[in-house]
Order: sequence, then structure tokens, then C-alpha cells
Amino acid sequence: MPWLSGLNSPQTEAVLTTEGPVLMLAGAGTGKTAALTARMAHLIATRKAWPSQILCVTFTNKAAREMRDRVGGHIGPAVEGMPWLGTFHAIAAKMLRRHAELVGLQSNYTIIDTDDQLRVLKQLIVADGLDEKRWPAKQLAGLIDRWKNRGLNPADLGADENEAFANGRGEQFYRLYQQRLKALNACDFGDLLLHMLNILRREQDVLDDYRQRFKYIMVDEYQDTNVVQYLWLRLLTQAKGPAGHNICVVGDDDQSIYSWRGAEVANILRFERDFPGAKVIRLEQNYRSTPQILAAASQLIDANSERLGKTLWTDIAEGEKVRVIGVWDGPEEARRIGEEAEALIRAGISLNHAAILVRAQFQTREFEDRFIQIGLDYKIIGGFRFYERAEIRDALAYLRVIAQPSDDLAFERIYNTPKRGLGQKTLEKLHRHARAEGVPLFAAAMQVVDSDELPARARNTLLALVRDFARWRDGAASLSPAELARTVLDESGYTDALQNERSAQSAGRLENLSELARAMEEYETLGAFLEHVSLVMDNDRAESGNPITIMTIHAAKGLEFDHVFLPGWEEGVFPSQRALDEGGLRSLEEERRLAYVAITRARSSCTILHAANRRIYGQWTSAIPSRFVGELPDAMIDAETSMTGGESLWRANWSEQSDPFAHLAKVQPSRVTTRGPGWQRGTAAQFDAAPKRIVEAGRSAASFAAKPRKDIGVGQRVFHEKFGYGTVLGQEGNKLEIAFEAGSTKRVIDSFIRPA
DNA sequence: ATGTCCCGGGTTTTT
DNA sequence: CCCGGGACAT
Repeated sequence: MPWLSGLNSPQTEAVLTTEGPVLMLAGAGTGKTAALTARMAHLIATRKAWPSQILCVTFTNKAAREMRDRVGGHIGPAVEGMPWLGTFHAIAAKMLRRHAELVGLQSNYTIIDTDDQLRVLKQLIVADGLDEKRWPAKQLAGLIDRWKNRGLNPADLGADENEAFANGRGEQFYRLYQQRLKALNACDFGDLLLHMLNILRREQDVLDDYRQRFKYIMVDEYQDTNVVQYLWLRLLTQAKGPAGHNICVVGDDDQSIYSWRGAEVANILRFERDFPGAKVIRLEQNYRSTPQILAAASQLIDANSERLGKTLWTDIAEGEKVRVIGVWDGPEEARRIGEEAEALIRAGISLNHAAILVRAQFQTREFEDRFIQIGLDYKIIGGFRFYERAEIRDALAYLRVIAQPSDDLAFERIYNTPKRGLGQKTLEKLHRHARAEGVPLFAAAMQVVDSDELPARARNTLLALVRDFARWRDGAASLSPAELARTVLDESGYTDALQNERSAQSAGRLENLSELARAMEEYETLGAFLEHVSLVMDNDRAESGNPITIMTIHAAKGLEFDHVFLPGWEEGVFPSQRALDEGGLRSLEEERRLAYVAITRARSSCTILHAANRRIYGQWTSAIPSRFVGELPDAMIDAETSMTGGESLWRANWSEQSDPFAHLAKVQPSRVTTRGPGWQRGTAAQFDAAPKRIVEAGRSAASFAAKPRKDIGVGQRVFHEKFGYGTVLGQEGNKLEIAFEAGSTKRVIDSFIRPA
């Protein structure tokens, strides 16, 4: 059984315990994916199940992909036949395509995203005459999402839920929304799961079919399941006969960080009660981090109350302690991490093994500014994703209208994009006609164009548009999806409009559109591509160079890095102010789990930073170190304050307070005088009264070896992603001084530049 | 139909 | 402080 090689004994046990419920409690870095994939390989190779009889659900497409690859590594191409390995949503979508009519949809239903969802809700609210400002669509969307996450249909809402929107009209709007979606032959993400749950609840034969089909069920990241997902699994596992209850869930209650979007840690905490006779297997050997990092993380999470409890240990050799660095302010924090990163480069360490993990997106900015300035290669993960960019959504809307003429949302999006002189008036007319005739907007457009309803101008424009679509639809049969996309973008005038725009972003947008067409080359049909897009909203573009990664801790879950930097460990930032204000102990504990996830991403070094002053929404605020810093064990950390260059602010304050942490004494006297928590130990003693010189930007290590680019010279007009167009004033190594047309003159690194 | 100003809001994110 | 959306004006 080659798939068992390299597994430790609990992992092996998890693989071999195939019958009955199994809870695999897998701490950070303990090889749960290895165990899970080996388990699947085992089931298939020993003929306990065909690949098609295993249901394996994950939360992200990335996890599903990795799982598929690794099972493939064990048993070869047989994985191709694992049709039921995927995200909850992908699997639900697939099932729903077969049973759509049971919930009043056609099998080619569209999956809409949050943007479309908001537009529909807004229309409903406004149509009802409500003030959308008082009762925002966003709020309603949040409520409906939560209801769906909990498996609630409109009829299931209690009085409280109903009251939550527009004075007791929650149920009514929920119901209206569902009707509208049905009319659009569409469903949102929550519906994928809820519709399928309704079907499984109501249709005994469908349920029996799936129960028989799935001999083994596996669930990754079980601590992240919400109520609907839980109910789904309950229904599917209440099987009769010997194959019943073969469910294996894997998770870590300490890494539950998604309660705010409906995840219920309770699901994993109650697993043994839900599935009597469950075997609990703990994976506690960590293969990732040094003992210091592991001990720091373990002690931190120990402060939480409701835990299943695990004791992680490791064979890995002793490493450095976790560093805790106090700095004066945000900019200094960014400078400091920049210097540390350059030190790594000097030590010959590739920065793609290093990451800066932040609590919230706004923290990335400080680093971006600094790294552009010193020419340090970085990448920010998250923020807008590829398929959420406006130009991509526009292009997709064109394709959706071609594939699905009844897709009113897509039609509305592009009917005057690029601007072609069709406005609100015309759209209202189309809407009226569509409603009267009971047809989609596009059909209404075709009819109205044949009548005298519209003024000649609008009529001709609309006629041209309708004809364009007819032509593209014909083309769809003979052209590949990618060719079709290029044709549509050109012929619709979309490309031209972007080219004429000449804004700082338009070049990047055009680039994104060609990227989109390139991505489409892999798909045989337009339908296949669109399905992919709605479920798999990620794009991994190949990275060039060797950038340091900046991302949120949430996004880093499941990843690991040799060197991890954790900035912003201050009360109000991490734990976040909102968690402190609103959620009580529960959300504080979730923040602590987040801190645990953050530290356990690190393999060999972990550096925590906190600043004494930070600008939040343009307002300078003084901050005290995070309570989490104080919860780290003394013996595992190395504390230091480095007030090396806070410059004016620092100097201004120096005269008034010789102890940079003096303000702490006022806020938290016990902290300062008692046994030192980590952040406080290295204050005055190590404090260097003479501020060190800031490393000159032009001398930073990253740029020492760099040669000037030959295709760019002084006087040339160039383009920068962030700052737009500008003229080169000077060139020194790979550094350019550029006068941007937006008004500022900046030093930037030449890899961020292209000739205009 | 489109361009300009003001106001409010501004954790975490997948699918 | 910085963004986007809605209300207004042209």
C-alpha cells in the first residue's frame, strides 16, 4: 500500500478507518491533506468504492484542485473519474442542473454573483417605493444570505427575522427576490445549497439516489461548515444499510475564522454527539514550524475557552524565538519590514518564501507605498479579484447575453456600455414592454425595435445592438469562445472606447481583457466557460520575479511561509475594534484564533510588530500593543523596540516623554508594572536614544546589483500602473525619477514601468 | 444623457 | 484620508 508510506501512525489510522464516522482533528501543519488524499486513494485502490462513489467536499477551488492532484499522484489517472470532488457550491450546482425543474428552474440556470444580487434587490426596494437609503439593498442582501446559510426559506422566517428589514417586511422581500430570480432563471450562491437542500428534504427518491451513490463522504475544513451544509451532510449520511454513516470530517476548531459568514464552530464541537460512535483521531505532530513558533502559538490559543484541545509537538530543530518589535508608527513599521526583507535578500533568501500577513486590507497600503519607494518587489493577494473587475464583468455580460438571451441582468449591464446613447428612458420602455408581454428584456428589445415606440435615434441604436447580438449568436456556433470574445469586444466598440479613454487605468484594463480571451482558449464551449467563471472566481496568473507576498491572515489560511511578518498587533487593529465593540467574548476568541492561524503559518521565523501611533482614516491615534502580544510565553519571544526613525513625530514627542511607552502606564498600569508581557520587556533598556539614520532609499540592498533598463531613458514618456503617465527625469540603476502627469514626482523602480 | 459635487462609509471572503 | 454612489446641473 504505497499510499501509506510517509504517514505517521494517527494519519495511517485515519486512512485505514474507513467505516463509520470519523473526526480527524488536525492541528495546523499536521498533514491533514496528506491523510485525506491517502484515504481517498486507499478507498479507490482497495476497491471499497469507485471514484464516482466518493463525495469529497472542500471550501475552495484551490483546495479541491490540490486534492485532485494529490490523489492523482497516488493512483494515477483514475481520479479523472472523481466527479464528486469539489467545493460545496460546485457540487450543489452540478446536482441542481439535474433537478432544476423541481425548484422551478431550467437546467441552464445562471448563477449570479453579489453584484447582480444587489442590483436585483435594489430594484425591488425602489419598485416598492421604499427609500433605499433607509433600507439599503446591502443590508437586505446580508440578511437573505444569512437566512440561506441557515437553511431558511421565506416561509421559515420567525417574527424576529421578519422584523429585521423595513419594519416587518423581511419575509416579503425575501419572497419577492426569490420570485424574481426564478423569473430570471437564476440563482445566487446561497440558493445553490438551499435549493438542493430543499430537494433533498422533499424528494425522497432523489435523496435515496444520492445516499446510495455516495458510499463514502469526506469533508475538509469541517469547522467552516454552516447550517445548510451541515443539514445536507446529515441528510446524505442517514443512510440505511451497511454503507451508512461513512463520513469522515477533517478540521481544526482552533482555525475557525469564518463565523461572520455563517460558519458554525459548533458543528465540529458536536460531531461526536451528532454521529454516535464516531472515532476521533488527533493529528498532533506538526511538520511545519520550529518549537518556538509552535509553543508561542499554542500558549496563545490556550487562552480560548471552548476548545476540543490538542497538543501539538514537533521534531523540527530549535530555531529562533518569535520576535516582537515595537515601533513608533505605521511608516516606521513598513520601513522596518522593508529592511528585514532586504536583509533576507542579502542572506540569499528568496522573498517568495516570505509573507506579510495583515488583519485588514487597509494595512497593505503602508507597505505598498514603502516598497514602491525602495523598489522592493511585492505582490498583494486579494482585493479585487480578476473576475470582479468592471471590464471583465462587462465582457462577461456580453457573453452571457449571447449564451442566454433571457439574462436581463447581463443585458442591463451592457446595453449602454460602451456609451451608445441609450438611457434611462429607453430602458424603462423596454422594462414596461417586457413586463406586459412576459418576455425577457432582450426579446422586448427585438419587438420594440419593430414598432414605433421609440424615437428614431434610440430605435436605430437599439436595432444595431439587437442585430449585433444576432450575428454574434450565429458566430458562437463556428467560432471558439476566445475568438468570439475578441470579436464581440471589437465589434461592440468596447475596445475602442477603452482605447480612447486614455486614463491611467485603461491600458491595464485592455490588458485584462486580452488575458480574459487567453483564459478562454481552454474552453470548448461558451457555456462551459461561463459555468467555470461563476463558480471558480479565481485566476492564478504566473508570477514573474520574486516578490514578497502581502495578504490578509484570512487569505493565508492553509498556506505556509519560511518567514512571516505580522504587523499591526495593536488593540483596535488586531483584535479589530469591531470585534471588541460588537461580538463580545465570542468574537474576541475568533480574533485569537486568527492570531493563532497567523503565527502557525511560519516555518522558521515569525516577527510580530506593533506601532505606538497609527493613522486611521487620516486621524493619528495612539495605540497600545495587542493583548495577544501579552499572551505569548516569555520564554519563546524576543522583544525589542526600535524607535529608529519616527523623525518629526518622534522628535516632537521625545522632549515631552522620555519613555516612548509612557502613555501605556496611564492606560494599563498593571501591564507596565507587573511581570512583563512580551511587548513591554524591551523598552527603555534597549532603547537607543539617538535615532539611527534611515537607510537611504537609493542604497537599499534590493537595488545594488540592478542594471538600468535599456528600453527606458531620460526624457521618455512612460506609464506606471499606479501613478499613470509621466516623464523620466533621471535614471540610476533600476531606479527612475519620474514627473507624473498627475502632478507628483516620485522615485520608482523600473520594473513597474513600461514605455508609454 | 452625461458630467460634477457632496456625502457617507470605510474587518475579515468564498462560492 | 480616500473611495464610490447618488443628487443635481448642463
